[in-house]
Amino acid sequence: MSIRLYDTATREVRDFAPLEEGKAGVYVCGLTVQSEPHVGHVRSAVNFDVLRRWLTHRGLEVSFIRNVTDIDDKILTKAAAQGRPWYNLAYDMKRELDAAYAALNVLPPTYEPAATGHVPEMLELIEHLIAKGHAYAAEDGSGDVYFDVRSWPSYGELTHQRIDDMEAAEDADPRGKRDPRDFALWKGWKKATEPETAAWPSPWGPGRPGWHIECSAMAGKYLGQAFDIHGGGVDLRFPHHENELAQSRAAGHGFASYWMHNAWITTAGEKMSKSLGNSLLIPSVLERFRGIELRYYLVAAHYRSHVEFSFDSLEEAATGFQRIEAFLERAGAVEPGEVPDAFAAAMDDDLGTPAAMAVLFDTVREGNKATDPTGHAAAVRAMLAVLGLDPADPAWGPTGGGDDRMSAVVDALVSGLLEQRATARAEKDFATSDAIRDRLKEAGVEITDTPDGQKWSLA
RNA sequence: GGUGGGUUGGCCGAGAGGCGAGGCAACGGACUGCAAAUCCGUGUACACGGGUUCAAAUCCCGUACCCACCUCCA
Repeated sequence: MSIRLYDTATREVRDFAPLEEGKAGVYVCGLTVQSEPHVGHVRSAVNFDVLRRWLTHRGLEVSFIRNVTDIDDKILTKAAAQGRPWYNLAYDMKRELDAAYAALNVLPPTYEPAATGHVPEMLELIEHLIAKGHAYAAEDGSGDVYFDVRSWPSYGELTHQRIDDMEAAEDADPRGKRDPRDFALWKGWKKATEPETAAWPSPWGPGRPGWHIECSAMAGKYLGQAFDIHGGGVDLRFPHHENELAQSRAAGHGFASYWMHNAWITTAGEKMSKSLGNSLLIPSVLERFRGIELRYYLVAAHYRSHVEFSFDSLEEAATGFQRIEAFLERAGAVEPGEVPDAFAAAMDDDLGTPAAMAVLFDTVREGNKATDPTGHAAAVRAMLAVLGLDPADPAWGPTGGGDDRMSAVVDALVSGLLEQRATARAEKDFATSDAIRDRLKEAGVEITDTPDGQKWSLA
């Protein structure tokens, strides 16, 4: 009956025991807002949205924090290349991201802190680390501050690596680092190349935060020094999460009890960040598929499984989902009921959405057989709701592909033709009957004959 | 060099010692004037080679190939 989750740190599925009974604190690394969101970015958000909804369904009061990194090297570089202020690029991309989340019914987090809004908290943490002997200001006058990995013996514990086995960072010249693996907590302002707006005052001179420190500072601020779950994409395990863990623990914080990482979604066997064109950007995908179909596609695979994206599989998934929708339409308006035990058991087992989906489809089949499908429909809606896939959720916007006035007009026009067709059929004049059906089909209206008479829908 | 993951039927995608997850597609049947939808039925898949076991896709050893991370990354 308890929820079990795979923890990257211990490499095993274990019972989820919250620090505080009945509550769960979850911190998920959001995005660096430097470019338009693609399918891969959104997978992470959807996966953790499902986690959040399931924890909530299980009666936990979830505090869900997802940050936004709105200042970093890439943002500065790209903005400069585009000839616009970095904060304008970051803000624009942030709005694109919000739109993508909304289109996929990703619930807004409890709070979404941005790095630039938490510089004081970061400075405080950095000073604390210096005071404890785990960080130092570079001696080359750059204004950088580094975390001293050699001062923290358990460095590498999250990803089970030993410092001496790691390749040294090649990116940066050693600058003022004591060890090449030391990472930046604070980056001194480079007057020559960086705008003044990208620098904040600090005890070491103007500069900006290093990447990792923001999460330690913000998680601490909103969830406390120790919290339950920290999530993100697999690529973040190292260095990002390893460094967060090191600096937080070195500062004396308990930090996260569980670490969860979602797997990649690739195209043509390649990581999306190296991506090919922009066909996988969310707005572009949404021109071909509805948000609910894309979400279904993402939820149907286990979050820790690598997914090879293709429009063919998305198409296939959409067809499968439409089967569920068609069942609900036939069943009529039903309030969500209880989730079947088998479904709950699947979800409890490290968010086993594939097995949960199997239960969902089994219920649909049973419902299609039943003379009164109400109970099955109620269960189906409950399962869909917890996966964020309930078609009746107002978050998906108006359904039916048009406003009410328009559909009333179409209905009036179509019913006239349907009456003619009914007459033809009654007289066994199937040539006329089929001609009417074909003509409507060309116009995009699909006719089906049911025991209750003819029904029409937009194709 | 270090660390982790993968290879399952035509396709997608679960499972982690015994009983064929589920979806898509295909084929046959029921229903239908014909369709659509729906239901019923049809598949001896687990990279390769050894081994352990009464029993292996699942455990062990070895091999091949693929992927990710090692300080920009969801």
